[in-house]
Amino acid sequence: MKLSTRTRYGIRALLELAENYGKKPVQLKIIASHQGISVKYLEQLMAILKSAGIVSSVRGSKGGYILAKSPEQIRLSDCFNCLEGPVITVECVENNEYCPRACDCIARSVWAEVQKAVLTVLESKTLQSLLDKTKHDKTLHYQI
Amino acid sequence: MKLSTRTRYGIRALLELAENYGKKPVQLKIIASHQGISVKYLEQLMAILKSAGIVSSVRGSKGGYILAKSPEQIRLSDCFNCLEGPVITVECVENNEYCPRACDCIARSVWAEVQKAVLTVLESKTLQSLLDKTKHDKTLHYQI
DNA sequence: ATAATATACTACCAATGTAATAGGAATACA
DNA sequence: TGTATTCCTATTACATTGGTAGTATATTAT
Repeated sequence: MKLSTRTRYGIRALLELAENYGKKPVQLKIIASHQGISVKYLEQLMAILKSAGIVSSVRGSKGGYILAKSPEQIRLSDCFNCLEGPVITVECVENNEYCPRACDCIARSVWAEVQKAVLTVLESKTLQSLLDKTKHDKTLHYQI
Repeated sequence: MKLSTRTRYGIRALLELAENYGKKPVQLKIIASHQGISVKYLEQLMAILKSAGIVSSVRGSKGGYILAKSPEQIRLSDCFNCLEGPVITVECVENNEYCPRACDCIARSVWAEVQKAVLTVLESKTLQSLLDKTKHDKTLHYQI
């Protein structure tokens, strides 16, 4: 259970867009240089985020990407969901194979509980709340 | 973030062994027939669990598998860890690429929080506590 | 108009992981 | 000795990941 680069790069790209929310579109070459990955690969990630309605794009010269909603409105769970896929799918429900001890249901209840724990964390955070945390941490750091 | 069959089958096999703890070894053909998967594939899962010290085996005729410890001593986090692998690894720490806004650290703190939430659920459960839950649920069901 | 810039779209590729299947060797019991 | 069972090692098919590459299309600047 390990995060794909899609999710890690994607979230970090979104944080950069969040920092520039309300300003001019941010170009992928900027983000790509900050993160040390290729523009081409970022394009694919942004295509995913765009079709999910999280970002929108401006084509042509001076174009780039912007958040489609304000950073307060974008929950991490939404980003995670479209980049990494749905949080843990338990398919053991579908197949009605014989299980004499109902161990299926018990195991399934555990996975459901894990899934909920993950979603609770991700749903409690927005891009804005992460930015605020950054600022707060920086302030703390300067004080020390 | 979806569970592999390794983990799902493995946990269910372990629950069967837990039910038979203190009795005779359980043969893979029994478990395999209950779960509708091949003995050969189960062998591989059990090899993983054996090298992790969770089960032990009895070779030859009338042999089979037993838990290496009592069901109270086997936490789900241990089983998950060796079947599915470590819960979420965040590698963004290793590469010290330039990140002007420290977004790495913020993103990383989220993944760390998610990881802890998952581990908290899995560490709180043992094979025995799952069995107890089964029994309790069955009782409830019979009462209704 | 034309050149430059940027996203959009499509295809392709190598490496890895998943979910098995298969064959035979070793061991224990009867 | 024969049978049952785990043990060990390959092999396979398939999907996913993490990219690279080329071209088309839209927008701005000159």
